[in-house]
Amino acid sequence: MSSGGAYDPREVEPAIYDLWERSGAFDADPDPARRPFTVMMPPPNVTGALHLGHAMYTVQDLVTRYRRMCGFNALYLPGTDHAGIATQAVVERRLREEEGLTRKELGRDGLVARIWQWKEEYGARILSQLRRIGCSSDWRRTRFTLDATCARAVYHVFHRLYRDGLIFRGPRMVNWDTQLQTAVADDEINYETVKGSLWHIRYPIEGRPDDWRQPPIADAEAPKGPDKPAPADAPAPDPRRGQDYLVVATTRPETMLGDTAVAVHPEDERYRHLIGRHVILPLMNRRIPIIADPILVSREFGTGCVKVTPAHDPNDYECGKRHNLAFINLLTSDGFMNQSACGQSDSAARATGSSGPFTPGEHDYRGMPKADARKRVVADLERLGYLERVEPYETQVGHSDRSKSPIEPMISEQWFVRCGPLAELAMEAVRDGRVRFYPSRYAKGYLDWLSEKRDWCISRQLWWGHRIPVWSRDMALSELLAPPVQEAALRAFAGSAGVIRVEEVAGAGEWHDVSRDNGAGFTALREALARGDRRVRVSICAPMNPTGTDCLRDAAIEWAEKNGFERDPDVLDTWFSSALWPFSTLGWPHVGDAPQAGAAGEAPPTRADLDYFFPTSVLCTGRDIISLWVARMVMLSLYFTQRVPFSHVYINPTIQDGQGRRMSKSLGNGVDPLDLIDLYGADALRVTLAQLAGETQDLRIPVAYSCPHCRALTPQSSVVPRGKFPIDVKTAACSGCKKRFATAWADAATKSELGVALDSSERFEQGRNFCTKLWQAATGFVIPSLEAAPPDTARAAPTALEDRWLLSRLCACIEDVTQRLDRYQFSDAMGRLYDFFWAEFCDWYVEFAKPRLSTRGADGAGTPRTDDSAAAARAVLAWGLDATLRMLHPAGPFITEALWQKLGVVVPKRGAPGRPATAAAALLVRAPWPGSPAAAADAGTRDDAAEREMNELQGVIRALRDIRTRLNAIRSATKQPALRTLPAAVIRCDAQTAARLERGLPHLLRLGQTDALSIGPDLQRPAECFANIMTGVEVFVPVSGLADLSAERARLTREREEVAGHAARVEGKLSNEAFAGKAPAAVIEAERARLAEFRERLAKIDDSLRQLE
RNA sequence: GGGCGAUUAGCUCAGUUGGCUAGAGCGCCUGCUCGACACGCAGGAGGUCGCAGGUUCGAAUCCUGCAUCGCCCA
Repeated sequence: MSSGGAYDPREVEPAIYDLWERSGAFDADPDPARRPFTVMMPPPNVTGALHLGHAMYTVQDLVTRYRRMCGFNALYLPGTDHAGIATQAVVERRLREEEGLTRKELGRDGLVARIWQWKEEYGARILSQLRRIGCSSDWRRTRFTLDATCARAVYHVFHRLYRDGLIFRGPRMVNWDTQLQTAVADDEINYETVKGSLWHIRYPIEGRPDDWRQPPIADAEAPKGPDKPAPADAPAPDPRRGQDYLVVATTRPETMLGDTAVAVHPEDERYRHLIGRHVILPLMNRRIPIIADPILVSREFGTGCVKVTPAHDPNDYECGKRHNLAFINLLTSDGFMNQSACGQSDSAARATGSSGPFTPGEHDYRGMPKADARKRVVADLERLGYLERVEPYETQVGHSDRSKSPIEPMISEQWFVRCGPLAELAMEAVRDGRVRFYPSRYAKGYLDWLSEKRDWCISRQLWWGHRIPVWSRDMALSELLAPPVQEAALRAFAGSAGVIRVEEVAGAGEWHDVSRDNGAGFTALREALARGDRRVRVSICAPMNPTGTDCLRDAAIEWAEKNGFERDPDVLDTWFSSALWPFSTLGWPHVGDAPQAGAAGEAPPTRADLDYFFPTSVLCTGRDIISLWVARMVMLSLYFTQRVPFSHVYINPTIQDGQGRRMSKSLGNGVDPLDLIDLYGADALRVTLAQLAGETQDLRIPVAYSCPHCRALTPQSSVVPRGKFPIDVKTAACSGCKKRFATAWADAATKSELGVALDSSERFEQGRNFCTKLWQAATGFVIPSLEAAPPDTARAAPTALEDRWLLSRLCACIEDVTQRLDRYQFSDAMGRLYDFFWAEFCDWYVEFAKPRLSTRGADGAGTPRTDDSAAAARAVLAWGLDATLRMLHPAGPFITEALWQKLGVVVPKRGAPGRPATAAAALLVRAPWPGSPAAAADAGTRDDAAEREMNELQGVIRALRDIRTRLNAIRSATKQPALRTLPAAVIRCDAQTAARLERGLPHLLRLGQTDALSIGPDLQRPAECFANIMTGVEVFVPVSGLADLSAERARLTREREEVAGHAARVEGKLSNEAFAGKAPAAVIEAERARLAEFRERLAKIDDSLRQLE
């Protein structure tokens, strides 16, 4: 029998993937004769390459491959996401660092072109990574969220939502990144503790004297720790405080220029009498009210007075809305003080009729960077006696995750989708089960989030993305309604679904869609004009131009551009395009002409594709984007297609490093899946992940460096201090060979000098070991055995106990694995398959089969046997391997396909033992799943009698092995040579058991490694022996002259105690009247049987112990 | 602050509707280069199931509280 040689994934994987692609095995096209199964790949973003956090794509592929084998026409549609802000930020940073260029210098088109270059590079790299991990995607259908096909859907949806009044524009407090000049999401902000100051500023109360103004009290000597703010009332309160002036404390003094109120708590006795009066804002000479606000103000904190800057603080913003305050924006979009940062002179202020005390002079901060303005404001306040004191203060300052610059809270105009009606649809779909979550607990978060029905901010101040398809222009209402303009507009829009929306500039947010009903909306405006002219903003949004790739080049837009309308500069939130992914990728909405074929000449998706493959079957994704993505897909899909986008949502575990942190490249704990594939092979990666993917929500995978010199693993945690962040250690010493190596963070010179360690984790050894075992068993034993004499399955009746047993266990395995895959319980399915193949097939069946397959000559060479027993064993081996390969294929596609090809050469026609063989599928990727409709007979049936009998036999074999090991341990301790086999053993059991064991005698002798056995009910226990006492069967091995008995005595005594303990506990239970009265009869019966077994064993152990005395 | 989840062997995790003498892989210990496989074979040690109460004949499992950790949403 020839050895199979080691499994080398690097040799096998590329050839196998090529075989699949050439045969079109992944291509899916509509076929009415077959049921579709569709998985849309969650598009990885093109910001960077994939890391292990994305490795759960292997689980999606597992699902797809499983269903494909079950007979479905399975489509796994691949693609990538443009990831607006992340990608633009990365490219901008690189431009700045490598070429010293800013986006302004490059211009919008120039920057977008550079980002496309980046996208081409990383998009291609991601797709090649997906191929390496074995994704069985239909690459012809690869989509990108910014490509023409997706763009058509985006513009169509935008226009429809706009027309339906579900998209609007309005002000909102955002986190403004002054460097990137865009709003960033809350989760894109990192808070850092910054040492700053708390400035206490006095605001004079209107109509009261201001002779209290004085220089501030120096704070340097104040006896307090740097961490703790001073008590609120230190220094001793000035009696005029709260009478002639209020004191507010702030960490951002420059924002006082935008204050429009001072708030106190309504029940605060110190200030209650001031509510409704006014203060005169220093420097600005603005009269602002003192208001009562229990939400904003905490009486205990600080002075109990809070300055309110509604345009530059989220809490103040809410307060401003509650009290109808003015919103004064102080900043330009790039972080400079704007025209509002200029106070009026006190004489001008007096002229408005308000009563002082006023600040002399005019204070102008316009055009200053914010930091300079702060210094000037503080200096001016101090000089003019408004600054009471300054204390050191630590504060949390938000920094943009993208640009690392400080975040400014700011009001800006943004676009929103009104989600209320959409959310209702999406909630209903989950409540009534049309969409089901696996694990089901994730449905709660989804429903909770949707129930808030918050408006979705869809605008981003970026250049990389789908640009908002709205053109706007401000004009006087009278101008719009002048006959020439109005008529021209109506003409331009006649017959189109274009929308003309008119809203008052700085109005309350109401609008009129005047183009609807052939211009009937103009009537309402004319009535409004009758009450007085005003400035309005006119916006138009036209329907998608079906042939365009950008959109909307039609008469309405031409008219608009000729008439001074400008397109909104913002782009849409990336999730807006992602939300359409399940259907935009299939070419929806299919209005008008078909889009052009892509660059590679592939056919664009047709309406038939959509009708067949949509709705999709299952979405596999991470829990962090259930609200950002999953919920929005359901909303928009229901609104636009009236169907749910998918029936199942499988939420995969989040992969973390050994310390429980999410894996990410920027943290330095991201592992490139290609490193793991290089070290262990793609199947090992996939099998391991499948083994780990249960219903748990997190998966810890401790990261290690694989030494480039000796391959030993050095845990990252042994090299990087705990909590170090990010992990950027450049070199480390190998824990094995002690040589130094470079990590991915090292520079090129260091890398080439020391050699680069691949990122790894010992977790993947489990998967690799399983692959090796499979390869070894198949190529080293099963296939060579079959080569010797190919089996004739129809002739090979499985009558031997081990044949019947193995086929029964296979049947159980198929049932369990199938059921668990259907429920997305990958871990359980893999565990079941692992146990079947390794423990049952290899450890037991193969060992049972060996003597049946060949005769050993005197020279040690084997001669193949060809009798019926050998034929049956070969049939079972072939079938067991065949079924294992099919069941393992979704998780480990490469190795199983490679073995399938090898098996096919030797046994091209296969079938269950005892049944006629048929030609096996040419490619495993398309082979039928065992027990699926196309292979229903493959499942076989259970054989309980065989399983019981085999358990008994295995028990005795284990007992013999156990005794042999114990014996040899003692012999080894006393320097005696180990015994290869036991010379003799006695098995005492009842007559029926004895008869069964007699039938298995050859197995008992061989696998029990025993030379002679006597079996029967009336046998005597040998005088000096080791025993293994089971229920119903006693195994004795005479050891006189072989080993000392004292250890055996001690062991038996320990065992006696253990069994006696169990027996006592069960006795106690049974004698408890409450148990006897209330427990179900079956449970009581089982306990009685257990007790009987324990007592029987106890008696036999006692018997043995007596004889050992 | 609200929600979801976790806490079980040295490590990483299983443990379905309560019936358990609590399992697996890795690691550890002992023996084995005996006919594919040392990435292996055979055997073994190792756990007060986070803590405190409660429900129950019976709790790792259900309930309450507490502690610690993670994530999501404010």
